[in-house]
Amino acid sequence: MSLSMRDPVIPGTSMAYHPFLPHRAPDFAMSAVLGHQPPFFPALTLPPNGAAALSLPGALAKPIMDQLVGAAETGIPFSSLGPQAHLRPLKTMEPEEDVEDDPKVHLEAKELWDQFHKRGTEMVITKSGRRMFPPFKVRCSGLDKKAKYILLMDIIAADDCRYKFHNSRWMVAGKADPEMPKRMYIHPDSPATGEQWMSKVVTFHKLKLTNNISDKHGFTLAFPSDHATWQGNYSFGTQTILNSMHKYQPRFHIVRANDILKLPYSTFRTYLFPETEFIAVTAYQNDKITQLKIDNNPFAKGFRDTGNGRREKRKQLTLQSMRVFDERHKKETSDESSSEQAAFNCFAQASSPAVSIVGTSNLKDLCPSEAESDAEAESKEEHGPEACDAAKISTTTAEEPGRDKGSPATRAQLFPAEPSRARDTARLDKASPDSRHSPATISSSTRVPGADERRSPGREGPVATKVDEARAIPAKDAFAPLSVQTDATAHLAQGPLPGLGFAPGLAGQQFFNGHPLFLHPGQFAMGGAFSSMAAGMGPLLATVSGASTGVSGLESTAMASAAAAQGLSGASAATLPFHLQQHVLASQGLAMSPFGSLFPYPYTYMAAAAAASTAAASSSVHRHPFLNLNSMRPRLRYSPYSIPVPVPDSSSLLTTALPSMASAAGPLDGKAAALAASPASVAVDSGSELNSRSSTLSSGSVSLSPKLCSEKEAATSELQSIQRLVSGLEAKPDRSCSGSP
DNA sequence: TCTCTCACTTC
DNA sequence: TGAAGTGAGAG
Repeated sequence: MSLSMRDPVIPGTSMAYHPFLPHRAPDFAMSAVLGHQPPFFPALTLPPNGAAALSLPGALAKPIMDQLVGAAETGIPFSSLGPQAHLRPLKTMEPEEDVEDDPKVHLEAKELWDQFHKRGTEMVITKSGRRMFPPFKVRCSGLDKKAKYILLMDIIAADDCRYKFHNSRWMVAGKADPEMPKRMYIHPDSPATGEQWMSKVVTFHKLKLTNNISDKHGFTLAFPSDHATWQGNYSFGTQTILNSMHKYQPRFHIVRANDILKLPYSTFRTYLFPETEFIAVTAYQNDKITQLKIDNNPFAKGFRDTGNGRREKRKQLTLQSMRVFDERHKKETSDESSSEQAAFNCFAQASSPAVSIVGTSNLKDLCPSEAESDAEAESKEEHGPEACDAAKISTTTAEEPGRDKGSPATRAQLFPAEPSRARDTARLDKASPDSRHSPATISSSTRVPGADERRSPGREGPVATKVDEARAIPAKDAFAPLSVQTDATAHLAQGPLPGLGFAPGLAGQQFFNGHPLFLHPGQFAMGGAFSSMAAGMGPLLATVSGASTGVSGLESTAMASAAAAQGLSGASAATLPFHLQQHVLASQGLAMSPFGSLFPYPYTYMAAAAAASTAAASSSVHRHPFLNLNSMRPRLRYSPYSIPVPVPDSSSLLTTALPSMASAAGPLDGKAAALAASPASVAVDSGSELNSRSSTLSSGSVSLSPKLCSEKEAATSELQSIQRLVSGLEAKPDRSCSGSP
């Protein structure tokens, strides 16, 4: 059976597709209703003893199996593993309960997402990884309280285009670049019971976005093309690799499964929230997004206009300097109106230390002393236009209104129904979130055996509008059947390696019975839930990447690129001693679920994980004037990182058992959250002023005229001093020069 | 465009 | 106290 993501999702219906297959987001209006709907075809179920499978090469498998089985059979803490971790044989896994559920998902911080969506949908990605902003958080309901679920998130290409920010708006700039290796992020608390999930806001704020194709924060599992379920390859990790200037769509998945190992064979319920679509960038293109983040992200507080951060100070210095220049300019213009050349005038303006200006009513305001208080400076800034040329210089502010138009338009193509709900319904979202968010719900199950999946020829992944095609095309990343590689020794000696345990029972299970398993070395970091899988498949994982984990053993060469990694996985893969693997896992900040995962209780080695803290407790919204251009919306308060929610006992369990894990949970964030509103303040778009001012600089104008030189030597000296105080302002005098002859 | 460093922030 | 998350700005 073949289903296409492009098929419209009709309320009351659902679609089935393989969540791990490369494909793009559907390009249809997201009008699907929330909730679970029977998939078009039932989830693929495994024979009792797992007939599907993967197998390890005999020589390699034996030692691994012996170790794992041994650990599993003992049933006691595997001391060599270091932390008190228990391994639970797969054979003890209880079949998934046949429970009834009707999952519904509500996107949290929707107001913020709506604003984000309206302002340009840019999301920064960096080599080292950047958190998503706004944070992706959801609240689930309708789950069976006792059944266990695994919650995941991934990000897929929204279309097959590359974008560019031109004329204050995003425009298609060609065909998309080759798709990056796809990764699935498993919520650290998985698997957990429905009750536990519903008791808190499920947050994915620890997921990072990167453009580093050789990122090590994950591992990839490659399956033979004829594998019944896992066609193509997919990786898991804490960082998702994206292409800059490309549009993406986050997806949220709910899988009812009591063990990560069952994930590949379970039914996925997928939810899409159109407003979370974004364009990955390495640097902000649209300052509206920048401002939105500055105003809402605690970590960017230093850049708020109301703060005492560098931004504020720098802006003040800049303004002061600019004012001085303006004065100079005016003065010089007046003095030289008779005979000096424009270039000289310019220089004179810039260099003249004399502040006194003739005929300038706002001169006083324009020439604040350096000792001027911040308050004063701010006050003056508020009067930007009269204080200086800010208004006329700044193009950013003037264009703000227009910018809004671009983004919505773009969105409309994919989600025509979206535009209408953003603003006016903002406040209502909390009241009746589910109905209003109307995320597309897609129930999926693993693909049936034999289904031929192919990828788009043009790119690794499928084309946006044609999921079927995408799936039909052979994966660019071909895997050679194989195997697990072992290089373990080296890694072992070099330090903590991700904890990978083999689920003891796994030996006889599906993963090891027949099909080759390909792994990408070096990519390893998983969420707790995933640790379970890692535990079960760890040994099969090619290698543990060391970079981020401090493991030097891994050769970067083997992981230079995803492709390389795949190709070399066999050679570089290493089998790690179980205990070391776990250490690695822990060191990478992976949380292990206390709920039914392989590790029933706190894993004390989670150094990195423990370090991770919950997101900021609270965040106040500072509305910048230009952000309110359309605003019919009342001032809203956002708490992107923390949403106050009742904290059920179950959440405390999380907290107690696994601090690091708990940190990722919404409830915890909520506890700390204090929706404090920051006082409204007048924001000044100083940045735009500076930018515009510097845009027309002419280096040549700096040359000093012999004639003027003698007269303004002192002035020049002083000016230079000022300039030195204002970083990046050196060229601006020139600009004023050329700009106003 | 991208990468890196910086000062600043939260926790 | 320090790790980690920020945008700005230089290159």
